[in-house]
Amino acid sequence: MTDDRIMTIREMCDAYDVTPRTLRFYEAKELLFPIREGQKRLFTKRDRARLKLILRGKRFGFSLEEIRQLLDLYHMGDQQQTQLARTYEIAQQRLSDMEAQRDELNQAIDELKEQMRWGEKMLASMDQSKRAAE
Amino acid sequence: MTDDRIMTIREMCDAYDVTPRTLRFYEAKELLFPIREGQKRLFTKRDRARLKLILRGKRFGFSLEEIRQLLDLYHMGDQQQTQLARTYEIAQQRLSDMEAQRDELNQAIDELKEQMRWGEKMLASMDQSKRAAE
DNA sequence: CGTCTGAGTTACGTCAACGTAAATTCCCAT
DNA sequence: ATGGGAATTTACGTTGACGTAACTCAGACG
Repeated sequence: MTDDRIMTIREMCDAYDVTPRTLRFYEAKELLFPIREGQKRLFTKRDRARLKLILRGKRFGFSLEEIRQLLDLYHMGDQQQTQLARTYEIAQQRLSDMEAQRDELNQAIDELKEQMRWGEKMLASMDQSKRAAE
Repeated sequence: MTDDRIMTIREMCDAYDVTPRTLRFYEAKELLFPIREGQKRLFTKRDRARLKLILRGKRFGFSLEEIRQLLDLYHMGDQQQTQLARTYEIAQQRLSDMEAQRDELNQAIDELKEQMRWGEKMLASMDQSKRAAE
């Protein structure tokens, strides 16, 4: 399977459009755990899966620390149930935050649309005046 | 009307749960324009309206600069139509950004919910094992 | 009149998420 | 052996959105 190929840092950068600095930074922050073959880093399928989630998380405005927590939930195997329950709580909290944000966002979108219709009419009437003046 | 009352910086801070530093910072960034009576700042209904929008914008992850642009659209009265059209464009761009973000957010919420159901089942089975062990 | 409080100005500090530059180090082909 | 091209480490720089400390100044109050 070409699926669990191992990738160099360059390949990763090209594939996910990030810089080497970013990948090393994520490793330092314990978001990724590439294999260290001598000096070089080698990224596995696991790292690629995590990176995808990191990048998506970022698009939602999560901090790297928050993302790390969620990643722990995703990849929790046979940990203590206490920790798992805690992290589960965190995820629930985040979920309701996200839903609240989505609702507010929807409302704001509607309001902004209203405002823009207002702008449209203004532009139209100004165009009229302009034609009349010529 | 108690609506267009004028408020001191302290009253504003209490009412909107921000620090004086924040309000002065927003003034410096031209997001607010309190009246300067001698030394003191006095905040009008207009400032309060703007502040509400600023705070909401922040919850969506807009930068203060982006918020300033939107505020300009909201409070645009009789400006040149060129500027207005430009700002209108910006607002449209932002709108589609927001909608894309909302869609992605919805998708992530669904996926996270899935993942959490997974976590629920794990917790349940672990609870079973625990009972059996006692 | 002294002082205490609240507001203001100035300017340096902070935190996140990297960017960027400098100085190795490693491998490979000439 | 040697020069070239990656990758690495170290460490200082950057941007946004304020925090925080130091000092000043204007009223209010006993």
